[in-house]
Amino acid sequence: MKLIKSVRNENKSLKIEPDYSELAEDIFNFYSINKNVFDKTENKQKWIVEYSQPNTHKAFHIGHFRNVVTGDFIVRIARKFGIDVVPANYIGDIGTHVLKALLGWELAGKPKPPSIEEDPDLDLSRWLGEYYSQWAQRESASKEKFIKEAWDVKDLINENSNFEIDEKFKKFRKNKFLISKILKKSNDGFFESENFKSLNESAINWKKNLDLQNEIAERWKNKDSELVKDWKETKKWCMDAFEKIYRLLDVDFEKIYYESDVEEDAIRISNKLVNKNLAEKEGGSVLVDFKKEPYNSKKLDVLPLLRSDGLPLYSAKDLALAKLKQNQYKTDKSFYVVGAPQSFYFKQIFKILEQYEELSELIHIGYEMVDLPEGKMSSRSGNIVAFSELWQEAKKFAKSKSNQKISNKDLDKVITGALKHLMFSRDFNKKISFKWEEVLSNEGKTGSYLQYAAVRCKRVIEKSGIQPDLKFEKIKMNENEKAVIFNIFTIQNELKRSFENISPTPLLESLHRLSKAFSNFYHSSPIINEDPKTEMFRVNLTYCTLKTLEEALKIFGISIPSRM
RNA sequence: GCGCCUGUAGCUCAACUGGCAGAGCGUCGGGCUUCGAACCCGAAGGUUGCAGGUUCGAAUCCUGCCGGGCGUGCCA
Repeated sequence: MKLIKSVRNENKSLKIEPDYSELAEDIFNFYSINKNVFDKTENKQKWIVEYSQPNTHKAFHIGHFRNVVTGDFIVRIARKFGIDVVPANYIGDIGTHVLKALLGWELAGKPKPPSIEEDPDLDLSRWLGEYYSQWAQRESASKEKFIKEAWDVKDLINENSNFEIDEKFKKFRKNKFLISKILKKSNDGFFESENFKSLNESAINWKKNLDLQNEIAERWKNKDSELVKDWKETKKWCMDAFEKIYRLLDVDFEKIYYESDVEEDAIRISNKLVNKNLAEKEGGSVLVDFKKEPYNSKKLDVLPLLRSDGLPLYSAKDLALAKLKQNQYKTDKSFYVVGAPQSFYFKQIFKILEQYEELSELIHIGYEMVDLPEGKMSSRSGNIVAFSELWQEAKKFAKSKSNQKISNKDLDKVITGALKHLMFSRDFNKKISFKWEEVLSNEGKTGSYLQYAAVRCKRVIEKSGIQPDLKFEKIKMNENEKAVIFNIFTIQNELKRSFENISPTPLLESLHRLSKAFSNFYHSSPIINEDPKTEMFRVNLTYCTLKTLEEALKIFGISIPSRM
């Protein structure tokens, strides 16, 4: 097969002229035997990809959405290359945030959520997340008030002691330092005086909130039957809400892990690490000091595993989960799709795991955050865009732009295409600053553009009334036809790049180039044509474009509607 | 302080092992009696944060600065 027709020197650079007949024939043949555009390579590897990891009792927001589509992309592209992939989810169903949500919900009188009949678009994770947010705001407001006042009287507390704080210190560290000073002083009645009256009140107020939290934590520890019952019920609400979203997005998990499942193992493993001198006790807590043997890594600093009250932290649970996953699936590679800010944490975790287990290769896929224009999202402050809200707004918009005859199923495909495309439109290590204008846009480099090109392919083929036979007959091609052929041809290489770099960008960009080339061809060269030979060739070419777009978009979890 | 990420057109982003800096949006000008105008064509728009170095050749590699973001022991 010779794909290069000529090479010539033009303007100081090499001009390579491909043999487009050869290329076209190749591409036609490829589709005629009903294969994909892409070689399905043999691969005996087995991977596990952990992603999504939503917390129950909190709203599922656009940050979680970016995570889901990222993980789903890795799963799909790996499968394209013949890898056996286990998509796994890890649900944060316990922890302080859950207790905070339950507390907020209790204080509101344990309201029941509205029924589906009352509100068909109801997102229970968002509904319950409101109670989390209410409580968290109340608690943090009381804390902030206390800290602010503590700073106001800092110099009075200071007296003669050295209160020099490195100005480079992060604020929360300064705060901790200050609070510890205050606690020390408060023991000897130092704060009884008039100067500290207001501070005292704030402290009492804050303490009251902490007591409420401690109380519910105590009930949790003692497995208070009422609380456990409420927990199970509210957890189910959230899981149902997540399931609904996964169905909408067409993502499937082979395995769902729960944090509550690994809690006991986490404690056991932490103690085992202490016995092996891989971790140490400090009071009631257990921590790993990487500065010491056998790690000898000053940079990795310290990682706590158990809290001083003996409860396991996320770190200990991740250690337990890693072992569980390996026992169950014996994979070659294990991916963690978790936000980029956790990359330091995963370095620590992987370092520990290397020390005591024969595990698969561990890979952290970090993706950057989705921020709002006014700053970082925070479910604590309620400053978020919930996924359900995003979906509903996108739906309204898509409906207003669509053909009247569009089915609900097609409408969902258009929305999914638009939203997923937005998440893939930047590489993983780039932040997305969320803007409604960008969601509510269907022009230019959007998911709609790609879908539109494909829908148009479908329609023209239909209209022509011709069955593509994918037999290549030599024909003189115009520049626009050549461009389409070239772009279909190069997509295989872009797919490979996307896979090797685990990055959506190369493939997505190439799909835009193909769609652009097709639109150009479409406008310049009538497909339905009086010359039968030309018509057949163009219909075949259109068919190959459609198939290429269809197969490639599947990797992004985007499908083609029949009309839009 | 230390670590990670980041800086490319007015804005949002591309650029595979170093090889002619490209798209979309926005702006300006054109194109629907013809296969779906969610489209297409054309134009304007660049000292790739700064300064050095390596190289025939640097957005890309090295060094040093500057700006932005995040992380840095009991939240996940």
